[in-house]
Amino acid sequence: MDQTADAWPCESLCVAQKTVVPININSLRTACSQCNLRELCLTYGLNEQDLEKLESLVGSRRRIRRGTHLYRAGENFEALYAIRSGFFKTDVLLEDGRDQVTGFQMAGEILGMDGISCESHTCNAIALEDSEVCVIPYSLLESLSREIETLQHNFHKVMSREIVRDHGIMMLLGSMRAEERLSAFLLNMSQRFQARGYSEAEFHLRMTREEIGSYLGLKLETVSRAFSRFQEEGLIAVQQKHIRILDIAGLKRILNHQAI
Amino acid sequence: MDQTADAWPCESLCVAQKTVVPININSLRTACSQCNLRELCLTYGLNEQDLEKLESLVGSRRRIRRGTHLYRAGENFEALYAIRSGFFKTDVLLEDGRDQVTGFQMAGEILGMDGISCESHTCNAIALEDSEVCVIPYSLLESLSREIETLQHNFHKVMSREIVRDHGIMMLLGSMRAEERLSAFLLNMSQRFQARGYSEAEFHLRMTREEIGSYLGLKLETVSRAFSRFQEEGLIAVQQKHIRILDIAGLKRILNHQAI
DNA sequence: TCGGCGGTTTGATCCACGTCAACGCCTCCT
DNA sequence: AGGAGGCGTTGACGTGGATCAAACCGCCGA
Repeated sequence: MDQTADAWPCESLCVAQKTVVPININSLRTACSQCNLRELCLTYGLNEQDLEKLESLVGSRRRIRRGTHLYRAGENFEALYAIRSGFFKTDVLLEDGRDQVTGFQMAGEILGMDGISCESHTCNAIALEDSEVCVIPYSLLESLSREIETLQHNFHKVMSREIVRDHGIMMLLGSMRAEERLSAFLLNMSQRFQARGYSEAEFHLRMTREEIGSYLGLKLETVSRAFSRFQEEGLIAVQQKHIRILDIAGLKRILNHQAI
Repeated sequence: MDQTADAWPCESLCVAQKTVVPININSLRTACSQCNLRELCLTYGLNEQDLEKLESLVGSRRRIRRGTHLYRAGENFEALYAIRSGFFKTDVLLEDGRDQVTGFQMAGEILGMDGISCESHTCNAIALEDSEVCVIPYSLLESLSREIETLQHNFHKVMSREIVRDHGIMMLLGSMRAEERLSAFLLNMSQRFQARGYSEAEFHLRMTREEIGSYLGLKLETVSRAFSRFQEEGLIAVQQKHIRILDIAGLKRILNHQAI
């Protein structure tokens, strides 16, 4: 399981960083043992025999059309979901209508862990493009991870990584200025695309400016202005949702240098 | 395990709310089976026999003097810690010196789960008053939770609750104004003190204004002004770190009503 | 081809919170 | 007891990002 797959680009948040090993994502198959996302998923490091057991665990697939919910806040929690392909956002809503995007998830990442504590989901998961997930019934995961030590360990790591990720975002929301936040966001996206075998320098954002803003605690206009500013300074080239990073080091400088 | 023990006072974040049952905290003993924090801890719902096994798990105690570290970012991760008594903060640091308080923890809560993902801690845990923790060696917890289903389930819930809590704070940091944040903070503290058998209306804050500010993404002056404002409006009575809540409903109104 | 529409960009203005500074109160140490 | 230093409060002022508003762009369906 690649520790840096979803890490925030703030070195101090995860001291032991490993190099990112891109994986081939082209030919997706059915079984976990054949899945190219294995290295990013719960299956990392499992032997043949255990993988077979695990395949019984992953009951079914679900296709989620763009714009529709994988699950909603308040729904009964029954399963986790491993993303096979596609792109999701999760958000929480307040009664007064305000909402907050709590994350963007891509292939190989696990959705639904918020539901364990209350036995019902506490946030919404919405597909930002046509997607496919593996359904992992939670009670089966628990019983199987009592048998397979590696699976148990992986699962704990995935949950812990989510906690560390959230701390990174709290840091971002609590003490960074707008351009630092956007820089952190772009570097994080870049790193995650790279870990999946895509270009680290050129990618297509699936979310709107408003969704980015909600995630980063900014208004969409501020996000747009920051994009424009980065473009003026030659750090990136933006064309709507298409992003080309021209100067990764420059972005990192903005992030680290306090830029006062 | 009381689901609301550390919940944020935003109803929508945890739909299934139970009533808070205060527990008696006066006479602390040695073994888990005798521990009055049992209902808040990993031991919830365990039978006699399993409790005995668990007691072998909790190897030792550690006393942490006020102002000193329980663990530091970068240190090897080996154990979780259950707080027996006292009060902690956790924070993350950036190279440029900025830091962010990621949480305040009190009796019955579990510290150290951030360390699982990288096998080293990613934040600092510092005692805000003389405290005592139970050391739970992580490898033992894993092996024991392969034997004891309830323990496994509790542990997963504790981790998931941490994730849900973090989402609540992201919501707070991303889309609330200063007085809403402070109101949420006070209500959260009140609820947690109550769940531990203390007054929900009157308590002593262990942290400084600066630490509250860091947690809430505000400067200490803003925190101080918000306290004063609440006092003027008759919502609370503040005297340094001593807080008396006079109008809980009023605070909730500030939190929910968007107060624009 | 055209119009409509959601998303984006950009400008002008406003305001909540940050910053800087002065001062007073507790707490702790000697 | 007395002094020092950390912490908290309050005021004056500055500013980053929110808000309001207008125009623009690309896409889709008629």
